[in-house]
Amino acid sequence: MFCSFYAQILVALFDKLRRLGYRVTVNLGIPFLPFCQFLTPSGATSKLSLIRFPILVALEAFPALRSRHLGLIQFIVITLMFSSCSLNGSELFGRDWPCDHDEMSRTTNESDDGVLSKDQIESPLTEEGNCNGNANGGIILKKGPWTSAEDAILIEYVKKHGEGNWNAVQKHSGLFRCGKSCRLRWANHLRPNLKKGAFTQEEEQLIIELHAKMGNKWARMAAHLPGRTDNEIKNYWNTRIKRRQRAGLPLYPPEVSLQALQERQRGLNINGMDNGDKGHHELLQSNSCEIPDVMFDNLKPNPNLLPYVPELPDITTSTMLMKGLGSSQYSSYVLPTMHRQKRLRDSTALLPSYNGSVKNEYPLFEQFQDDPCDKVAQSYGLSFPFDPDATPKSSHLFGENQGSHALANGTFSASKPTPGAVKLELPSLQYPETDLGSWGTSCSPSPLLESVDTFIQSPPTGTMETSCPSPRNSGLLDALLHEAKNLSSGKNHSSDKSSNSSTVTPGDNADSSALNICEAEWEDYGEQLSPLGHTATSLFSECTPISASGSSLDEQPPPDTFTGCNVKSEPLDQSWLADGEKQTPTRLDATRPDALLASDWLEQGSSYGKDQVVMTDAIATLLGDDLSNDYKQMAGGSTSSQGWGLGSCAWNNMPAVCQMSELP
DNA sequence: AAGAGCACCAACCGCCTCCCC
DNA sequence: GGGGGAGGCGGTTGGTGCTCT
Repeated sequence: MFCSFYAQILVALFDKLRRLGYRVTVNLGIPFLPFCQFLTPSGATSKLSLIRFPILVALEAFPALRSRHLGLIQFIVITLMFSSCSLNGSELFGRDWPCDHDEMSRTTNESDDGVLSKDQIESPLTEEGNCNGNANGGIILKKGPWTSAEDAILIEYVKKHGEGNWNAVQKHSGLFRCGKSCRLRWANHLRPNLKKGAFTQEEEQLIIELHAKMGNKWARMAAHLPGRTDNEIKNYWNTRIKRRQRAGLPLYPPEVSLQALQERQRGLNINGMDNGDKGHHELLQSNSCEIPDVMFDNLKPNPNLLPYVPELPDITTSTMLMKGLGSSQYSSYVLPTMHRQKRLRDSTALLPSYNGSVKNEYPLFEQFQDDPCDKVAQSYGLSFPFDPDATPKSSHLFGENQGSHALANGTFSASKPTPGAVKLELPSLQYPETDLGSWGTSCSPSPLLESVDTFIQSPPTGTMETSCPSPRNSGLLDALLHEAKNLSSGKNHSSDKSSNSSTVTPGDNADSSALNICEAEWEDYGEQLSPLGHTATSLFSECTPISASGSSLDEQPPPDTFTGCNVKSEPLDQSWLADGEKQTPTRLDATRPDALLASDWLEQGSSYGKDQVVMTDAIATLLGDDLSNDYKQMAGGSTSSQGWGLGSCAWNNMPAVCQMSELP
């Protein structure tokens, strides 16, 4: 599939080059190698033939191949822009050049980095342009993780222009990101008043209460949590849901449930408007959000889980559901928790998606399937007549799954919550608060962005581990274990008794952790952030190919150069190497694309024979299954008869990859 | 040691609302 | 009034690292 895509790109590119007088020799056996075969019109030494262009293209084609995201044209263009080639993009691509060259040069000089050269090359590029399509006249916008250099650009832009008008960021800053992506990045990670780190116990308690009142109104909840983002809260909640459901616990502590019910009742008494800013829609949310806490056993009140149900005799499960209370919010208690594996498994069917995943994973919430089912059904034009007796309906809708199916899948036992599966929360790896004000006043040396990134992705844990074993375990979630145990024991001993709710220890006010200490430490780290303090080295280090796993370089360990190149060392997948090559640190890593292009390998034809097998296997691996066989055949059969093998004279002309470090 | 499963997080996508013309 | 752009929001997905078996 991607071969044809490559072919189209190559044909277009080569056509351009030919028109410019370049001689291009194509070897379709290796899609990215043809770029290394350019000869200038003069036959030798135009600036284009000074290698950077082809070598970079070839080099960066590897990760592109691996990722199967082929923004090849663009990173060719960008590579040209940043490689001091006299042949600029306009010569190749005319007015369709994605960005003004002068402006790009200015951006490059200002930030002294290879933001675009690397970012665009390294990461997958969209084929469609911006977030929702190509709305920028053919400009291919980048997706994927943000780099620190991009962050710096965005911060600079916001400093100058303020928030808003996000679509202009790309136009004025050279950042190839859509406005939405910029806004999201700023809102969730870059704005100065963000509070990073684990939620405090108070915050967790507040989230629970807010969710009981608002439902999945993350943004509104975030408004009550200064420094927290809706995304953060949403992720937290979804995690919490999974954890509690896994533990067989209600979503809310009983007192929160009671409070929400009481508030809702008050709201109902006030013309259905409980708060000034809450209208009809809000009221529905308020209703719906309490439902998950109302846990029934076969649609009967479970006194263990819902001690307050008798207070709402008028709100039965069926009526609540059939009245469409919280059509969206309601279902979202279940939907977000549908696990990915289940999603995939069930994605092919309409209703079965609920039958399988929800039923199996969240048996305690099966009474709520009516609503999601309705939602889905409605969305597909289905409807169900009102049935005051929800049980038959539920059985009808899900009956084939409620019993045998769920058990048959063997993934969950509805009758047996698994408190043993409760796990304490892991430390959050969120990076510390970014404070614009602190950047300029930091007393500590500004770390390289690279190191900042490393820290961001993998913050130092030594201190954290000693003083804060579980930063996010702030008592609320600690109590899960106790709740689960209590609940489990309570069910074991008196599952059918109308026992009091005290057996379900709320626990949300239980013992706290050293979270606050941890937060202070995080903030200390935050003082070191200096997004504008990047250096050419740090930024260039981002201009290296990604690992075979496709992970961001930001997440790589500290730079470990080899042979003087600004190339980070990456975990070596020794499966790519022949046995004899393993555990030989002095050798180049043949699995790395840059190593494949390294001078010692490419300039010395004599070494080719010995390493041919290794090289061939490595490239075949890089090419993937689609091409590996073809490539192996080609490589194996062409070395002696053709000049396009890895040891060909064309490759001999290639410079060392290390020349990348000479990029401006 | 290796792989599967899982948790967590960042980011994307699609839909919606608001606002301007 | 309505069309379109910008931004907001909620749901979803992909990647990575950890844990368990």
